[in-house]
Amino acid sequence: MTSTYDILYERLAATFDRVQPGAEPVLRQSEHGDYQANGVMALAKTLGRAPRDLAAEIMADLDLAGIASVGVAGPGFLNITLLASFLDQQLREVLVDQRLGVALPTVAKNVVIDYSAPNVAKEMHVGHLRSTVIGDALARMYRFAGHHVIARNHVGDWGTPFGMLIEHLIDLGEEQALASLSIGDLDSFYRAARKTFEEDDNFKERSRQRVVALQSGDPETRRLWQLLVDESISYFAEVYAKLDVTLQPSDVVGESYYNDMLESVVTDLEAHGLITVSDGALCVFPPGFTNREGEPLPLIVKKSDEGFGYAATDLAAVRDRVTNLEADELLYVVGAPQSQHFDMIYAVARLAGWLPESVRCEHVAFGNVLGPDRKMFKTRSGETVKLVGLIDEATERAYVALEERKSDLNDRQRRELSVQVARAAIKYADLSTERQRDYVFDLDRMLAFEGDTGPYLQYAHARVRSIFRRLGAPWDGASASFALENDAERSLALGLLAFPEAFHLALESLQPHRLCVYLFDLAQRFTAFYEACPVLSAVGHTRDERLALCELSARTLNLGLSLLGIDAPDQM
RNA sequence: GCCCUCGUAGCUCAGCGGAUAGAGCAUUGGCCUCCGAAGCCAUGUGCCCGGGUUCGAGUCCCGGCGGGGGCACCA
Repeated sequence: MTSTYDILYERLAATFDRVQPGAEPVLRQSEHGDYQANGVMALAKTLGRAPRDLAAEIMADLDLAGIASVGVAGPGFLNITLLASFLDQQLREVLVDQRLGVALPTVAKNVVIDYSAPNVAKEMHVGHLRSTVIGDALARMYRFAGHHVIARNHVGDWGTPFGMLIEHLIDLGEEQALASLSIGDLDSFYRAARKTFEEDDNFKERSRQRVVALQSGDPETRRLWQLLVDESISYFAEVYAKLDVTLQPSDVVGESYYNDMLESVVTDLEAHGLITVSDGALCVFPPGFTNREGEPLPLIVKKSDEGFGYAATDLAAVRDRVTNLEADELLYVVGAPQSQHFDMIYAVARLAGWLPESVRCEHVAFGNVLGPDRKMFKTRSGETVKLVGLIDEATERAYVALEERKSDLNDRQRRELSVQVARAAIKYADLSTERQRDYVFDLDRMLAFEGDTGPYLQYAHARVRSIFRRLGAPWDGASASFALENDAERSLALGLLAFPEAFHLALESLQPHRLCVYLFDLAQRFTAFYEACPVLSAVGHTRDERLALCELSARTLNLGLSLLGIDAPDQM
């Protein structure tokens, strides 16, 4: 089906286009009508005409027969009010549309989304939360939109720390080491290795040699390295399962994957004449970047010690993703502090011809998770906060909160539900504000069942579902029609029909919080409707109509939440 | 010093160049013999400052101020 917004937009665009090719109608939802088109004033300006005259001309040409009525207001706003018959028709179509009005794209794009990126042999901590949650929401949204998502979990699986980690593994003995890693105690493993490294010169020297052996491909060293990697990946999988994140072990394409491409990255850059040797390092100086002293800032591709830096790996990844994966879009869900680094990577990749203008490439930056003191979230002792601990605490609190409510649920159901509620709380809190902003991690607020929270939206959904439980028999809404005589019904209907545009807005701007804003607004429209319009006690076609509105509300909330990676349980 | 980012109600946040800037918490006051009160209704307060662009600026540009971050071999 074609969404309400798209139908209006097409009609308006056709008329605007006749007046001035390419003119933008600027169609928005409105308080003054159902929608308003603001493009007339701007167009009048460029044409040097009186806005109201132009508005009249556009209205005369505009074909909205059977769709809406239009009026001119103020300096030249076109206020659009949808006809009851049109709303009825649209709602009937959505009712039988699994996609709730969201059209599939004419061409499916290959979208590479780089997110999560924990480090091997290190605990996942709050620092990984945002990348993981935002990246996964975007992945779900792109998939639903009909694109082909290639998730890339760029784990830190290479570099000098692996010398000491492997030596520590040897010292502990493989079995002992793997046992400690498999229970998820990655941090103490890492810390112990680090401690020995700092205190024991002999160990330090062994570690150095081990790094050399690893880099030169020594089979035994590689085997031990692989053990660490595999253990870590299966641990990450547990965390992802806890968080209900769609990342799979097969999405792990760590830094080491690009090792064999690094030399050719350098030769490729050299061939383009981009490499400059500076202080013994091979650098590219993309225009427009300067350091503290105002001198050109290098992207160091190969260090003076002959080692490759992460810039080389990131460049190799760009080239690989565009050339081999045939990516149409590259998204990097990485914290805001790295923005200069990525700007430089993209600039160099464009200079080298690896990144055509046709490929959209964006650093999906996000702000920090802050503690109650408004500084980077740390434990009281100043350590990083483990992700599993955070989830467990949220789950426990959700359980307590659920216990306090009176409900028909038994203890086992409450246990399962508390997991879903905890995830909703954490994810929604992260997704519901503009990405770039920092936010304070506050479990009390996130877990609140009232206000703009994940649990509240779950509740709103569960409340709709309960209506159908009370109904007893299965409900067949196929014959429903929509008169929308009550204001609350009409407002809810407009909200439901606006799902496609809200979804696209969130997707195109890479801002999941816009979907959150929509869902919360929809939930409020629903509760207003629910207060004003009895459903089960209604009769005849009114009852069917209201049940159909309930059905659509539940499905829209469910779908919207699922796109954010949040469960919508039927009962709470 | 340069660059990026954020600054909206007491607090936490929406606001895609358009009309009277909106929500949620919190405050105060109402609403359950009625589909889940985890709800609803009512209640007061605000765009950091100064310029500019524009018919129109919370939104775009410039300059301040304040918070956060980045600025050559760690990723």
